[in-house]
Amino acid sequence: MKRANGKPVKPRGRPREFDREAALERAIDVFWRHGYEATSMSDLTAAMGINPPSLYAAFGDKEKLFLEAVERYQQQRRRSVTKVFDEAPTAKEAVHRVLQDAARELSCSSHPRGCLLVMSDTNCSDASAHVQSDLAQRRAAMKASLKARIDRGAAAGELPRGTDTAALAEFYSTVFQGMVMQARDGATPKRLLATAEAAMRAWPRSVKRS
Amino acid sequence: MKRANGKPVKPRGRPREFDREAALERAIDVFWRHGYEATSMSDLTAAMGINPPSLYAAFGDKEKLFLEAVERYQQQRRRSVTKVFDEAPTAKEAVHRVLQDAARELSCSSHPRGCLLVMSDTNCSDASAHVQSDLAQRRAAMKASLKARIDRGAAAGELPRGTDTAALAEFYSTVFQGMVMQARDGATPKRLLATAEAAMRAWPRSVKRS
DNA sequence: CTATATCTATACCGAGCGCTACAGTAATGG
DNA sequence: CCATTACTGTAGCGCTCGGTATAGATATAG
Repeated sequence: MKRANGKPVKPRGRPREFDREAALERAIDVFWRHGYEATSMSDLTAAMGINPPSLYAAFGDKEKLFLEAVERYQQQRRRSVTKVFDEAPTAKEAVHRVLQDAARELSCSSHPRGCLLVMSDTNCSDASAHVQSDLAQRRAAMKASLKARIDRGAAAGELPRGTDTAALAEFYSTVFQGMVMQARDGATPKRLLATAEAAMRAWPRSVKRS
Repeated sequence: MKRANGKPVKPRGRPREFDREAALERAIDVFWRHGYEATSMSDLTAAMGINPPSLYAAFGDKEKLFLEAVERYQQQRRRSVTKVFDEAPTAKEAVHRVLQDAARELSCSSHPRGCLLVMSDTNCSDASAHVQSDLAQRRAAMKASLKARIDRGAAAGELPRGTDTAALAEFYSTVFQGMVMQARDGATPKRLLATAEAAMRAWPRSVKRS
C-alpha cells in the first residue's frame, strides 16, 4: 500500500496475521485442480488456512480472487516464455523450446496437471461469463505474443516468403492447448515431448526444389 | 423394452407422454454447452421440457443421464469417423479427412462449439471422479482406434520403417483436442482447417535422400 | 490512557443444488 | 368396471453454495 507520493503508508489497525502471497499460491493450486466454478469457497478457505471473512477482506470475492490468481500464475509463465523468446536465435528454435518446456511443466508432479489459463473456465454456467471472457482475452494475448515472435523470425528471413504467420501461431497454440488436455489425462513428459517433436515437423520448409 | 425371448413387452400402466430420445438430445445440447457439473437439474428439466420426477423415472439420476448422453453423442461421432477410416485409401488420407471434418463440426453453428467428450469433465469437484474416469476411458478408446487405423497403414507399407505409430496417434489426438479448445474460443472453420493442414505437414515422410 | 481500525472466529443468511414424497390423473389388463 | 401401473405437477427435503453480520481481540495513532 503506497501513497501517491510513493511513500509507504503504515496501515492503521491490527495487521493481517496470514501471508497474503502464500494464501494466493494455495488458491492458485485449488483453482488449477478444479477450475473456477467447481472450486467452492470452503475448498479455498480450507486450503488457504483462513476463515471466510479474512478471505473476503483480503481478496474481495471469489471472482476477484480467481482473477488475481490467474494474473499471478500468468506472470510466472510469461516470464519463462519471454526469456525463451528473447534468447532463442530463431523463431523455430523459440517455438521448439517453448513446447519442450511445456511438455515438462504440464506433466510436472510438483503441481497440478495442465494449465490454469487453458482449462479453468471450460465448464461454466452463464453466471461466469465475465470470467470466461477475461480468460479468453488472456489466451488471445498469448497467441498474439507467439505470432509476434514468429513475425520477428519472418522479418529476419527465416521463413519462406508468403508464410501465413497468424496460421502458424494458431497451429502451435492449438498443439499447446492439446498438450494441456493430454496432460490432464495423465500423459507422461516423454509422450508430450514426442508430440512436441512431431509438431515441429510441421514447421514450414523453404521450397528449394525450384 | 423386450423380454428375454425377444418379444416386445407392452408396458402395463399409462405410457410416457414425452419423446425419450428427443429429451435426450436436448440434454446432450445442455451438457455440451456447460459440461457435467455446471449443468443443473433445473437447466435440464427446462431444456427437456419435462418435470424432475419424469426425468428421474426415465433416466435414473443426473450421472446416468449424462453418461447416456455421452454414449449417444459418441455413437454418432464414431459412425462418421469409422466411415472415414474405412473409405480413405491410406492412413494419411484418413487422418486428413477426420481433421477436416472436425474443423467443420467443431465450429458448426447448428450445435454448441467444441466436443462433449473432450470438454465436459474438465472442471469437476472430487464428487464426479467416476464421470471423469469414464470419459477418460472413452478418450483413450478414441486414441486407440486412431492408432489402429495408422497401424493398418503402416502394415500396408505407407509409413517409413520404424515409425512410432503410437506417438503419431498421440500427436493427432493432441491436435484434435487443441482444435476443440480453439473452437470453444470462437475459432472459425477456416482457421481450424488451416490448422488441420498445418498438422498434416507433420506426417512422416520417407527418407529418400539415401 | 482512549479512540480507531482491522484483524480474528463463529454463526448464520437467502438461494440454489440434486433429488423425492405426495397427490391427482390417465391409460392399460383382466 | 375395477385394480393396477406409471404418468403428471407441486412442493419441499437436507445440503451446500457464495457471502456477511456480529462480537471479541489486538495492534496502531494520538
